[in-house]
Amino acid sequence: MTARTPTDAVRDIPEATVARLPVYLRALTALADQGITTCSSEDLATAAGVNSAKLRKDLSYLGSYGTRGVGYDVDYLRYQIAREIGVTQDWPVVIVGIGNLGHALANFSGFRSRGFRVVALLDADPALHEQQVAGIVVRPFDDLEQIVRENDVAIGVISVPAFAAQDVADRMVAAGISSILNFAPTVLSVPPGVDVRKVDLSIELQILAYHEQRKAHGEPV
Amino acid sequence: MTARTPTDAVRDIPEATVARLPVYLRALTALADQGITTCSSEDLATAAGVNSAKLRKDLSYLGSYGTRGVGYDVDYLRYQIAREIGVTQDWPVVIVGIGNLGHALANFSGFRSRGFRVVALLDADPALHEQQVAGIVVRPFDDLEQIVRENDVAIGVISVPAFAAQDVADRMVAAGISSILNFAPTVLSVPPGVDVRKVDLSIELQILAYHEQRKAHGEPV
DNA sequence: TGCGTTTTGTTCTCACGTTCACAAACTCCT
DNA sequence: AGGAGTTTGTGAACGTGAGAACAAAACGCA
Repeated sequence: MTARTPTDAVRDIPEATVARLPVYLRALTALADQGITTCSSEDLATAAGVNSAKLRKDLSYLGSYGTRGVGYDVDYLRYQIAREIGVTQDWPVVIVGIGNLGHALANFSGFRSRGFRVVALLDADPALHEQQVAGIVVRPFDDLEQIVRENDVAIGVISVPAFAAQDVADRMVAAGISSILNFAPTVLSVPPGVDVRKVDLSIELQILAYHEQRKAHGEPV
Repeated sequence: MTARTPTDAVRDIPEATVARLPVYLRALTALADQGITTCSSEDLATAAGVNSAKLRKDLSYLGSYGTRGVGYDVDYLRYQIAREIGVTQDWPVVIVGIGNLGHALANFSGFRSRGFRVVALLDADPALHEQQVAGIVVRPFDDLEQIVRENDVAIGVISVPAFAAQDVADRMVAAGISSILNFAPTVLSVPPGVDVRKVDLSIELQILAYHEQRKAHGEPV
């Protein structure tokens, strides 16, 4: 991931910072909703649940958008972060696998409000086709290629059972999708250049269980 | 309870390792299902999607459960990891907020099979009470304290809208819950000693969007 | 038994991430 | 205008994590 144009100084933002930018974005939106127009790094850090030094360092990777002695303009900073993340326009998204979880995802209002637009719901089960979920008609999985082509879809969401996930991922990649959010509890293998992020409920619970066990077993509070 | 015996030298396992142990556990289960009884660190690392040096280092924090020149006994290692995580018995879990996502969580079979048992579904909306979801009757949120007490619940799942999440968390903590898995898109503040992990769909998508934008903008593949 | 092969467990080094601490830069007040 | 008070942006120190590399330990075979 090197070799850029000389003019485009491509600050490469650390991955840990990238993962926090959406949190800052949401915190800024919350502040704006409260009518707050200016905030200090301390205020924003509190709202985002991080420490203020980290926040300032994170923001410094984007540029110098604050004013010393004053703080940050909420709307301006919000726009700058949104631009950096790339959510100033909507990204088209397809969801494959309309089971319980797929239903929930399709109905999730946060997509629309945060820069994403569900352009299609796909499922291999013919019993679901023509049904409406969240106001969108479920279509056959085989329509994937066409939908990706017509809507220029780059991001796919997988909410199928584990055994089917790799096949779906392969088809997505072949169709031109290059970012995948995977809810299936399995390791996906994809070619280089394709990003996969996974969300795994039982892993999160197991991590909690580990710490819980330690609490119970270790010192008595 | 008791302090640890001097021999039990309280290995504190790095957080990064803890987060991977469940992945290894699942990979081992997959291998066992294929009838494989022994595997090398290379095999397991491939199945888990990590590099073998990292895997061996992770396992070394637990103890020395492999055999040089041979590899790991799948069942034995699986048991050791399960024991370390604390999922050799079931953890009782309550889910609060039975909307679309709560439905999906209640029906998620991975809970049961990975060391967790949903003991109650709670919702503040009376319209849902007495309804069955995934074979469990939805009960009023006010039953929380009683349920936690009677079932010795330590882990709670929050799948309510963002505006209600902090209240639910406060009530959970007051009831004695000390680990929370939060699906609401908001920062929870909890007293020290309480663990919170969050799962946030739009944040994951925004991280993908950031990288996607870079791909499109940077080199032409 | 002893040698060669395999594979683990661990050490060492480097990269990444977090936090501290402070100079620079801005506002406000006299 | 100048000094006091704020708050940002960043350099430097520290801690954690990742990967390469290798010694130690097991096995198999002559």
